[in-house]
Amino acid sequence: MNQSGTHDRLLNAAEQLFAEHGIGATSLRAITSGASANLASVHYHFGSKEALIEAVFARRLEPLNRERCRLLDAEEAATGGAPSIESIVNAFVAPAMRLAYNPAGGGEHFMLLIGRLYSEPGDLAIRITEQFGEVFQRFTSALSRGLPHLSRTDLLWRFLFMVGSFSMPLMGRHFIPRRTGGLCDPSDVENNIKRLVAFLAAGLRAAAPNGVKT
Amino acid sequence: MNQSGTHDRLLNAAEQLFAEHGIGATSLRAITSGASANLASVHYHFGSKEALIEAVFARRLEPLNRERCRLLDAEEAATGGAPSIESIVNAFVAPAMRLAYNPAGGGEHFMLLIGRLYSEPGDLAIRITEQFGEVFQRFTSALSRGLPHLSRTDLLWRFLFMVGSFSMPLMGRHFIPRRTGGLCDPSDVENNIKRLVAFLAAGLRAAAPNGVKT
DNA sequence: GGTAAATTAAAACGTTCGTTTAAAACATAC
DNA sequence: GTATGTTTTAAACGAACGTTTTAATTTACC
Repeated sequence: MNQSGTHDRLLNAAEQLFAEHGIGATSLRAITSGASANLASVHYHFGSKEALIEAVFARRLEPLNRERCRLLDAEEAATGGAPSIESIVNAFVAPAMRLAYNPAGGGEHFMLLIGRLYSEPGDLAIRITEQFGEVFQRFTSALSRGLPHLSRTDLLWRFLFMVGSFSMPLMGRHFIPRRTGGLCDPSDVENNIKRLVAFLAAGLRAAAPNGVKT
Repeated sequence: MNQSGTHDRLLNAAEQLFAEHGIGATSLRAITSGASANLASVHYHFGSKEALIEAVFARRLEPLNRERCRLLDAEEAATGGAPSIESIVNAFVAPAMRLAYNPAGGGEHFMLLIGRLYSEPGDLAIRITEQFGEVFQRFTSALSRGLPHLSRTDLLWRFLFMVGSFSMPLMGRHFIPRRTGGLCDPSDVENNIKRLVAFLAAGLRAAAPNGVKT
């Protein structure tokens, strides 16, 4: 269940507070207070604050990456193994964008949190991002099949550029509308997916950069 | 000068430690220890930890954004006010990339820090990013002159995608080589600038996305 | 209904944090 | 060389933190 049980209430409160105030700046007292639970309940259910943090990420990342692979599978099956660049980009981008702005999926706070991941001390980021290993592998392979004019290095860089590019619609929920005078609406999910796919597909397809030896 | 005087040693130590361990996770004791200074020196020279943080950012951001505007000025002067998309992108991207990997400029730790900015509690991020106001204005204007087929909303989104896209080469110094089996080298600055410019210029120039009303 | 396990509750522990205070050391000008 | 203003030092403050312990309470099962 999602809203009964101290275990899940702790995850929900932690996710929200981590997103709002940062992981390090969120105390267990704030979490347990937000979850209407006792201070010691975190250690009873998770063992430590660190383990709670990992649980918060795992709860969202596993379904997200599964959905990405499912969409890629479907596209590959439908096209005999050669999906369009647009389809590949869409399979990578759309699940994250939809999770970020679908309250039912519970990810409205989570995506703000992803960006904070790299800012945390210790090896947390490294441990978490290892969950992306399969996704990284699958999508770079699919892209390289569709972009044979790129060296492996150029392709990997473009994949990294892609990953970075939609950190903005995911993380900028609060400052983007303000900075753009309300013209850009991060919650306009389906349109923003189309914008991203058009932008990224063109960038990925561009000729290899001149004068760059790989 | 840059390596004498407690004031600057504190800035240097803080910049490095913030980048390595995160802002919130870095104590004043670690900073003063790293700067071979007394604990109270932070409050003597800056007044508070918060003021020290702002000083760390201001020291690098002001020259960086000045250099961006200078390059854009030069391009506009050389082309009678209509620089190529590539030139505009280069003026935006290159100063940051060079700062990030030029030890002489002192920014080798700083760029790792930029990404952490958004992860900090309070309104620090908002106050700092307001320093980008002029840059934002100047570059979106220049781009819109070169991309008349885009609505203002589409153009702003693509600018935001661009900003996000090179967070990777800037922030991923540690995990990118590992994740790419050493193929991608973030310190290969000039080549990576070319890669980014080729990728971004193509993405910016792409046809407006289908079926998106603005 | 009573028993055993699972969960919640309250209180305290030791540590570390940012900040403050007041004295010592240093520099500079007359 | 003494006086004045600046910088550094050492020590302590209260507050907040993650964690642990022990007891009370609830839940599930026979």
